[in-house]
Order: sequence, then structure tokens, then C-alpha cells
Amino acid sequence: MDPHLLRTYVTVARLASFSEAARELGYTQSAVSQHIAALEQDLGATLLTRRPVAPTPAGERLLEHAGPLLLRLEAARAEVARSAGEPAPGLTLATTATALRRRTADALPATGVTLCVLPRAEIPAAVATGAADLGLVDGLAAPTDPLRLPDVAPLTVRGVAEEPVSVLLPAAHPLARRAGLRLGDLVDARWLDAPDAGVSLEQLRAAHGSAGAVGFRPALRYEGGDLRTLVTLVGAGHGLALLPSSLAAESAVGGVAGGGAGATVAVPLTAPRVVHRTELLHSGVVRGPAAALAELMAGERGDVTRS
Amino acid sequence: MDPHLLRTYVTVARLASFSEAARELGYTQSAVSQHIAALEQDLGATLLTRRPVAPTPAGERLLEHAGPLLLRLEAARAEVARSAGEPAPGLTLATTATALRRRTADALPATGVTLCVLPRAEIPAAVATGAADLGLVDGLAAPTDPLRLPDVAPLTVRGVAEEPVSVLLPAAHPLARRAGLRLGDLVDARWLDAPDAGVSLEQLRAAHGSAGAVGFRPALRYEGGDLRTLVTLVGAGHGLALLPSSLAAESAVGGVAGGGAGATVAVPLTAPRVVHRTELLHSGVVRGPAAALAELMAGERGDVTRS
DNA sequence: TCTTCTTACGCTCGGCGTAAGTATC
DNA sequence: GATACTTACGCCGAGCGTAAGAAGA
Repeated sequence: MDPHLLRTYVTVARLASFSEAARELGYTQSAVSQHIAALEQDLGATLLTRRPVAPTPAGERLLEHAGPLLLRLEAARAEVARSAGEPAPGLTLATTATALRRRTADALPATGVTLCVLPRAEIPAAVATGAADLGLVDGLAAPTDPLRLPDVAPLTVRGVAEEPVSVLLPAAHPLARRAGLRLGDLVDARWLDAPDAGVSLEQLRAAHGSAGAVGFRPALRYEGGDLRTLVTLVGAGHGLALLPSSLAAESAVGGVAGGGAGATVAVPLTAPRVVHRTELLHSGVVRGPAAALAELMAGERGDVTRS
Repeated sequence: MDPHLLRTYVTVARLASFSEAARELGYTQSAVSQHIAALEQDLGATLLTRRPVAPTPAGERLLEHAGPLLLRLEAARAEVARSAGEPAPGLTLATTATALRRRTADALPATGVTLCVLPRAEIPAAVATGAADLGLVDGLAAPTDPLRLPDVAPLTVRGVAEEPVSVLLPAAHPLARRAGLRLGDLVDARWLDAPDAGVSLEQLRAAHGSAGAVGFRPALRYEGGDLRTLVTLVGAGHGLALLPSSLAAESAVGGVAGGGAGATVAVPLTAPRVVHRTELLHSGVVRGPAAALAELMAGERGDVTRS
């Protein structure tokens, strides 16, 4: 189970071709063939069907492990490098589109910061592998709970903000005048599922337990990270969206002529008691400007936990 | 970062000796020296101080990663083997001392089962590496939440039981006549911390959030897995213990002469709303008798989640 | 001086590339 | 017959052991 063989295997599986994988990895086709053969012999199982090249059931199992394994290997390497070498000059912050807000943005130093907006799921990996020094992730959670993050490596997690969640609706929606909404009021509604721009429905499900997730299906899935687009889609009646309240309030004023067609309204979500939580991630070893920034952002809310 | 080098490194670190590690691994001392040198060169950092042999800060970081990494490597190998080879004849069930109860015990087939009681933290690893086909873990959690388990590999988790938690007190304790107890009533009490026999205080802390864990310190730590001993210790006044209610009720009847010195009483814990939860673990691939047993144990409570 | 890690050196085997072979479309 | 994976084979280098060297206790 040499990592090299593993890497070759995942590449072959991804590209569904020995020769393509060889090209990508800088080997000859022959070497790739030998890698796969060695791996199959070592594990005592056929991992791939040839012609067409596709993982066998056993190969599927291996694929589930191989990715995290290689990621963690890289994370280990990065962590050692960080704790041994001198800190790199710059500072990279990986964040989701909705996690970086005034409070945290104000803490950023004037120069030398690289900001990097990534999908929610990739932030822990970026921090673990050293691609970013710090990470900001947001998501839904039960009031006191930490976020459920994929744990690629032991990362330090600190809550930096917690706020209520609102539903963004078209101004013309029958429920738009309500002071608060329960999820139960909205079971029949059409939803926008926008995992990277707002709060995905899946997160709501996860935070609240399976109970709350009875029967709502997303009407439209938006994979971009741009909030403006999401608001426009809501205004156009394509569905409702879930947003942290402060963001929802800011965004809701829109509309073609300030209240005309396309206008949206934010109504607090009261029923499943969930909050929008923002957490700061960093690896165990943080030095130099990153450490200072982490302290600044965490402020007094430093409920440090070690995942 | 060859796994062999990693394995050598953790062995050297554990034994604090190159020569000892060589003996244990079946290498010559020279080879071990070369392994460490190769690893240090690859990572560009000194991992160990020599004379005495001890990990450097960078080496400490690596150690944190190396264990899980090697474990997961083995888990991957086991999973592939399971999904490819024919199922082994026997069936091994790994369980904590308090997780196996009537309902689950009744489901066990008459023959061919190996039962294996392990500390709570080792069960997921045993299941992931294939040392056990199924695992039973118990612990405290908020009412609907799953248990927080160390995730060594993707395991399938199914809740099999949930019940209230009780405090076991000496019959002579001033609070022993109460119908229910809040944790706040007991902040000044002396506690037994018995992670493998009952419910550890740390679990209570984790399940309820940091809030509940104000100021109670364990008076005595019991590392064994035997419930009888724990009850005896409580009866002797060494401290209170936390147990799932049904177990606490069974155990509480004791006492030297049924109510005399050493008798204990179980009082339900009402205040932090936590439950004692038992979960069944298995890897993605379960076949043969293990699959049947898993279905039996899970019954209708099969709230399958994938960690 | 003894123990323990490091370095030197030679041998063997693993792993890669070239090239021929084979199977499938 | 063309494409794509496998096998044969030779070469080079990685990695192990033996043995000599260096550095603490």
C-alpha cells in the first residue's frame, strides 16, 4: 500500500484509463499497469475491470479510503514543515462566501493577505494541507453545538460568531409579512439549494436531525457562490433560500425598483432551533501573523475544541 | 512518507530507542537509523533528538498524524479484503462493558460468536481494521444526537437503544431519597471517573457542552471494566457514578446485607438533558452472519447515518 | 570502555522504461 | 487492424545487512 500506488490507482479510476493516468502522472503506461498489478496483488483482489476501466466493488471501497488517506498524508507533511521551517511571509485565508463578514474582515491586516473563497467542504482540507493558514467556515448547528466538519486532520476549531437564520422570500409571497416562520409552515414551498452561496438544505437536515427534513425538495440548485445571484433567483420566484439573518436583512432590500417586482423579504426562522455559526479553523501550529490574526478574529469567544 | 518509514518512526518514538525498535520490527539497527534519516530528509526537519531519543516539536506533530494514518491504511486493506474475499466463518463482536444488554444479547446466535470487550475508544478502530465484524459502543449524547466517535474510517452507525441516565449514590447519601437529581445539585460531590465501566465525566462534558462541566473533579479514577467493582466503590463512599438507568437500577439493590452498609441507590438525572445511547457500528461491507445480526440488533431503530 | 547511533560499502531486489505480446473493439 | 492493457527484459537505484566509525555516559 505504497502511497505512490494509491495515487496511481485513484488517478486511473478518475480518468478511467491507464494511458491517460500515465500521461498525467509522468509515468509510462507500462509503469501504471505495474502499479495497479502490484496493488491488486498486495491486496489480493481485483480493483479495476479493464476495457472498460472501472472500479470493481472492492475498488470502490478502496477509493473511499484512498482520497482521505492521501489528503491526510499531505496534511502530515505540511504540519511538520510548518512546525520546523520558518513561517512563510504571506498569509492565506480560506473562507466560504458567506463566512467572511465585517467583524472578521476588519481584523485583516492591511497588506500581505491572500483571500481564497472555496466551497465549504474544501476548507478543512485546505487548512490541513497548508494551502491556507486559516479557514473560515460557516453553517447551521444546534445552538451550542460545533459545526459538523469533515475531519481530515486534527484541526483547532474556534467559534467566532453565531446568529439566527432567516428565510429569504419574494416580497409577494403569502408568508412574507409574518414576523417569524416555522419550518413546518414551509413544507410545501419550493426551495433553492445553494450550498456555496447560502445555507444548504442538507445542512439544515444535519443540524436539526432527520426529523425536520420531512418532505421538502429543492426546486433549483445553484452551485455558484454569489449571493447577489441567489437573491435575484429568490426575487424571481424560483424558490426560497436560507441565510444568516444579518446577511438576509442586508440582501432583502433589493428589487427592481426598490419594492417592485423581484423584491425580497427576510423573515426569521423560529421553529427548528438552529443558529448560523461561523468557525475559525487552523492547524495546531500557527505562527507569525496568522497566529495574531487568529487571536483577533476569535476575540473572547475562544471556545477551543480539538476535533 | 513511505508507511514503512512511518511505522519505524512511531516505533522508535514509542520505545525511545533505535535498537529496541529494530529488534521489535525485525530490522537491523542500521536499517532503522536509515529509515529515520530518510524520513527526516524527506520532510526536511529533524524529528528526533538522539541521546536521549525523543521527538522534537516537529516529530510530535508527525506522531499525531502517524497513528491515525497507519490505522486507516490498515482499515482500507481490511475493507478491500472483506469486499473481495469470502466472508470468514466466525463472527466477532467488539463491545464496551456496558453496551451489551439483554436486547442485543438475545439477538446473538447460539454458536460461532466471539465476544470481545474493549475500551470505548478502541471499538471503532477494531471494526475499521476488521478485528471485529460489528461493534457496540455506548455513551452520553443530547437526546437526538449521535455519539461523538473518533472517526478512523467511514463506518455505518445505527442507534440501537436510548435510555435515561441515573446517578448511583450510597444509600446513606443525603440526596439518595430524591426522585430526580439535577447535575447542579451535585457540583460539590465527589465523583468516580470510570470511563470503561460506566459513563465517564468527560462524556457528560462533551455531550452537554462545556457549560455543564463547571467544577466537578473526579475523586477516584477506576480504569477497569467491571461494573460490580464500580458499584462497590460507590457503596464504600468513594464517590458517585453515572450509569444508564436500567443498569443503575439493577445494580443498586446491592449492599452487604441488602440495604445495610455499602448499599447504593440510583436516582435519575434530570437536569442536563442527556441520554445514554447505544450504537451499532459496522464497516460498509458486512456479509453473512454479521449482516443478519446487525439487522436483528438494529431492529426498527435503523437510523442509518454515515460518519 | 561500553553502549548506541551514524556512516561506508557491497549486494540484492524492486521498480521504471523500452519493446514485444495479446486481447478487445 | 487499431487501440489499449500486459508481459518480458535489462538497467539503475533504493534499501538492507555487515562492519567500521564517532559520540555520549
